[in-house]
Amino acid sequence: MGAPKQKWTPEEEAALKAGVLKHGPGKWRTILKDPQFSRVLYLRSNVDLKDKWRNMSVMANGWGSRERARLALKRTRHAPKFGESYSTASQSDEEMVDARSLDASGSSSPNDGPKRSMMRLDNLIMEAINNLREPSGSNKTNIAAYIEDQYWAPSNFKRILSGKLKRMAAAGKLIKMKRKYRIATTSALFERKQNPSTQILEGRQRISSRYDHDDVNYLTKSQIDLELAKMRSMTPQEAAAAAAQAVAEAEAAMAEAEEAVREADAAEADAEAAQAFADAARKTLKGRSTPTTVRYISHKSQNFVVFNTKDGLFLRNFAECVVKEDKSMITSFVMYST
DNA sequence: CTAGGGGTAAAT
DNA sequence: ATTTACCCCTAG
Repeated sequence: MGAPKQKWTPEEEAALKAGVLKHGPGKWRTILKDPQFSRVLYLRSNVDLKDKWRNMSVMANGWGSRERARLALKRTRHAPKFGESYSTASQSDEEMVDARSLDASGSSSPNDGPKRSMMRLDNLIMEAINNLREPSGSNKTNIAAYIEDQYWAPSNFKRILSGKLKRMAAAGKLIKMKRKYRIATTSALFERKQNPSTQILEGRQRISSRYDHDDVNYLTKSQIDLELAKMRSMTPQEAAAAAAQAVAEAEAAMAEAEEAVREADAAEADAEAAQAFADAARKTLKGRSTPTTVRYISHKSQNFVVFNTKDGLFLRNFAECVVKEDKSMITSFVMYST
């Protein structure tokens, strides 16, 4: 029965994401008619968009409504024990919220989950802000409400959330303005598959959680040296071009819809963003003896800053004004546009 | 038109 | 054999 099955391309997914970011979920027809997206999505129907969004949401947040229903029907298998947490064959990634919270018996000892749950919280916060879709950002109460509604709420959740929000804002992952948080458009890349055996290096080698858009990507020492050598031998234009290329590839690969964000309301957010960035950058660059180069590049109307430090390459998406505000730490300033 | 239920080819 | 992810159907 004739459905050839046409898989969604990353471009289409990105367009859909951007469309939802722009018009909100549920406005499938609107998104489809938007000339900005219709060029990519002209093969798809509004229903296709809706279905695809459902699928992507399921992936993003663990269970969509559909999975919930299925799960309810499925849980006759292998006699679930009393208060057992079903760890479905879910791949070990984050997504899954630590189970066994509302255990009727145990209670009283809220032993904090180790690092793992903190990493997950990052993603949950991002998801919350994303799905709440409040144009000017979401405040802590709403974020907490979302997470509590979708998942479970540990007793000390509010406190943890507060700390985490603060940290993420300081790191530039979130932009805080007037008690509201927005997702910063920052990308850190140059990812590389790293050989586990090469990880045994100095003592202070930190491996960041994963490739999940974290601010910093730690590379092994040899890889850093290699990249630095490469950067040094390049002309500034070449280096910037290489960085821009990396940005483009990563963007496509991750299908991140980051373009739409800034169109919303730039001015005030940028000022806030500048502050967060400056703080983070100052912290990052403090006390480095090795020469640090910072390059500013522009790629497809988006602006990026590349830090080249002994700890690796930092790539951050940022508004032009930021760099102008804080020139002090820039040793090499290159404008490049593609 | 959208949300959600459901079917099923393709992937694992 | 089970899971995933497109596609279709239809009530509201």
